[in-house]
Amino acid sequence: MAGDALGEVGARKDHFVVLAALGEFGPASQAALSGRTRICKSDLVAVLNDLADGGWVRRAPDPADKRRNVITITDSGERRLAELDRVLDGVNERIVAALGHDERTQLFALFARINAHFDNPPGPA
Amino acid sequence: MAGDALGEVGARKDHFVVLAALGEFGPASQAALSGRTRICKSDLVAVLNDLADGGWVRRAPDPADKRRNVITITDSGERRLAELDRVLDGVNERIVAALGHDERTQLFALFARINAHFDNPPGPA
DNA sequence: CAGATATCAGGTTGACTGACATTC
DNA sequence: CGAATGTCAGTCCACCTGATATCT
Repeated sequence: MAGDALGEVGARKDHFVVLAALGEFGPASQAALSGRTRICKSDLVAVLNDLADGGWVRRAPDPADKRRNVITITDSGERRLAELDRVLDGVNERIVAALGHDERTQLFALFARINAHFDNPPGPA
Repeated sequence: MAGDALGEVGARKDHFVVLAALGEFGPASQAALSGRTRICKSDLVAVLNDLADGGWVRRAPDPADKRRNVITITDSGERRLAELDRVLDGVNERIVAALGHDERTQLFALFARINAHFDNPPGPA
């Protein structure tokens, strides 16, 4: 569903995830990005190839550590991120279309509770 | 997530779907099963091979129409279905573990509203 | 004949694993 | 040396498509 909508503008889920991580936390090595996004480093290579081809990120060797690349979001990438954000907002709107404002608030609050329970380990074991 | 839990007992998502459809609606041809489960007929062949190998369904030629097979769930299949049901209940429990009884009821009610809005076409277009 | 049925072969995507050369 | 980094190759599942032989 969300994947389809992103596909219509030539993007994939991981493109959004990576751009969002770069927008929020700033430049990073591929290994750091892999940790932040939970995209495995092998797949990240292909995603960054796509994003670099589109001009949405810059991949530069790290002068301080020749093993690393430094990935930076470009201005064009910021605009792309905003575009994908709009697309996903549209999908979200279609999903919760049946619900009123208060119900949407309820739903997201329940999701937040569930999510926190997974991020935190109060006892999912 | 649910797929992982089923995988641990050697099952796949479609195994459960097919067994559940047979348990609820009774024996059916493969074409009918394909319609009920929304599993395309090509994939259904492989799924039924698995289920027949496990002794969970019986595949018998339909005497009334030689093109058809009649798929029937076996006693062993009923037990397998109950097992997979327990596995999925466990997954569900882990997901909503953060929520109390009333909140779970709320959540499922909201899901039902959203779902009905997609089954019905009051205006998803 | 047209249409339905079951089967087989293939193709695509997303998520993962392992091997590898380079650098620290 | 061991460890980390980025790259490449290949596996597996879910989902989909098309071709084909058989039968109504």
